Amino acid sequence: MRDQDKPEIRKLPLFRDMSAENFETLMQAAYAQTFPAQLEMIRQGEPADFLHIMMEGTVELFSGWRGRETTMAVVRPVSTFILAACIKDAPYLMSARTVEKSRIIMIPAKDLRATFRLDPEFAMSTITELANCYRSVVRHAKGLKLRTSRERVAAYICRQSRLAGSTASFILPMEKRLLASYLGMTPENFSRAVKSLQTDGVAIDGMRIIITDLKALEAIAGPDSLMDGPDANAEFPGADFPDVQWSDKQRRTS
Amino acid sequence: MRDQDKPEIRKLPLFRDMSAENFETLMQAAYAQTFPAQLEMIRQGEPADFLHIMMEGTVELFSGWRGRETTMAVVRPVSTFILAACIKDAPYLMSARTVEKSRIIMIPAKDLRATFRLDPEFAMSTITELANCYRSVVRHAKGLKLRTSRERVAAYICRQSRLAGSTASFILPMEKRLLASYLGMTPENFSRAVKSLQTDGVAIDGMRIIITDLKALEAIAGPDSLMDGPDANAEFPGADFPDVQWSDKQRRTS
DNA sequence: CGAGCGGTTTGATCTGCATCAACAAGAAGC
DNA sequence: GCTTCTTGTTGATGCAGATCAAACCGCTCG
Repeated sequence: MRDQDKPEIRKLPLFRDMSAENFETLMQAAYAQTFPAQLEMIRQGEPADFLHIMMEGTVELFSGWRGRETTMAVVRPVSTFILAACIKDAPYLMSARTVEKSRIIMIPAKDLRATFRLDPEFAMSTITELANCYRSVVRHAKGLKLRTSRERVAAYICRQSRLAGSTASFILPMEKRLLASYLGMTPENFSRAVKSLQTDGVAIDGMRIIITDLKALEAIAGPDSLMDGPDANAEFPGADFPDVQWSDKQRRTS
Repeated sequence: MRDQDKPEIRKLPLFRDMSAENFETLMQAAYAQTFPAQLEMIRQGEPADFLHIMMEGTVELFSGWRGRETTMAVVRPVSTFILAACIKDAPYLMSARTVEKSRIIMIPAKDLRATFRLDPEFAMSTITELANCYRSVVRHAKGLKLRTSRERVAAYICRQSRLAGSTASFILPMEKRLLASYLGMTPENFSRAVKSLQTDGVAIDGMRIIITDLKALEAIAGPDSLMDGPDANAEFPGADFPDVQWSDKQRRTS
């Protein structure tokens, strides 16, 4: 584990507030590992022994069942993953594989669990982190149940543009097939969805998305802070979408 | 708030381990409320001011967007809901309405947040609770992405039968239209799915489900501890499903 | 440089599920 | 009691999105 890693990790909300001493102890137990691309480093169902911290590279979290599989998330530096499984000392619900060569720091789950018993600040950070994770999955599930695939693509483009600083143009952060699977559709359908959005303010050139008419796109996407985040909070005041109220006759969906 | 409520609440994993003193303080701040049926008590997007504890009745958690809506969960006594929003001091991601007349105890989110700063045991319980919630939604999302609606119905029946003590027959715990929406399909489609399962070991009589051939049903449902729970843990050893390995050619799904 | 290969796109077709409509069966209200 | 409303079921039809197939990239690698 490199010296410059520590300050990076220390900046994460999860580790920011704990005591310097406990942080050091945790880092003592940790070690770094570099994985080549396309390596399945975590297999769902196995016991969760380590909290993983992405330092460099890209990792896909996915799940399989009966020969089908779907990507649940794509993780980028610097962030942690599979916190919940470590806490519960339970089997991983998702598998993980590297998309590209990745450097990852692993903290033994045992030390993790010992530490938030010792350090109340770390316990607090863990609570906040888990609440964020939970809300993030709820949003994802809402999107799957309430939006059509075209709407999900439109909403994704709105969201990414916003994350990139509300720019009209940005580069897709991952392969389209991963994105398609994450959004709950086939690559073919994703491709068609993007193409069909060209009449609604989206242009595409390879991996670059250009929003030509934000109003038109938002009319499709119906961006909603309760599905597309981010959470309104003290840290990012005003970084929120409007919570539109709809009064038309409600009907149950999908 | 009734006297006999306290011991009931105290039994919940979330409140079980905190100090008696802090528990009392928290209960001082709480108050009970009774809602009639079909009352929308929480509207998504509003600030989360109270942790809710179901004492009697049934509550549906649902989400709406653009006039569509879908049920995310159905809550029964004795349990808590919308913990994450309270912690984050963020808007509710879901609405809640009573399905029947319900008695609910409400704890101010402010007191809640103050308490797990005071009580390390309560912080630990909160961590565990949130990890459970998170894993539960991940399971739900996996089911939506990996299974067809017929498979979801089959898996639901397996799961309920297991929860009822692995009995061959049980009563559906909620209206079929709620169940359908929770499982991500229309009532019509749910009805047809159940009917189509009659050739695979399921009989239905009104609200009663009878499993006539468990093996056949499981062949459809493919029950999997990573989707259908419960978590393997020290409390319920061996209460787990087999984690079947599939080696056929994997393909990306929906 | 050309061959091979995985990712992407496009087209044709199929199908699972939603939608629409009609009706039956309870449950609630007058 | 009868009416009215809600839920559940069944049938007919339509459509979103999956599947299958082929062509077209933009790679890497010999």
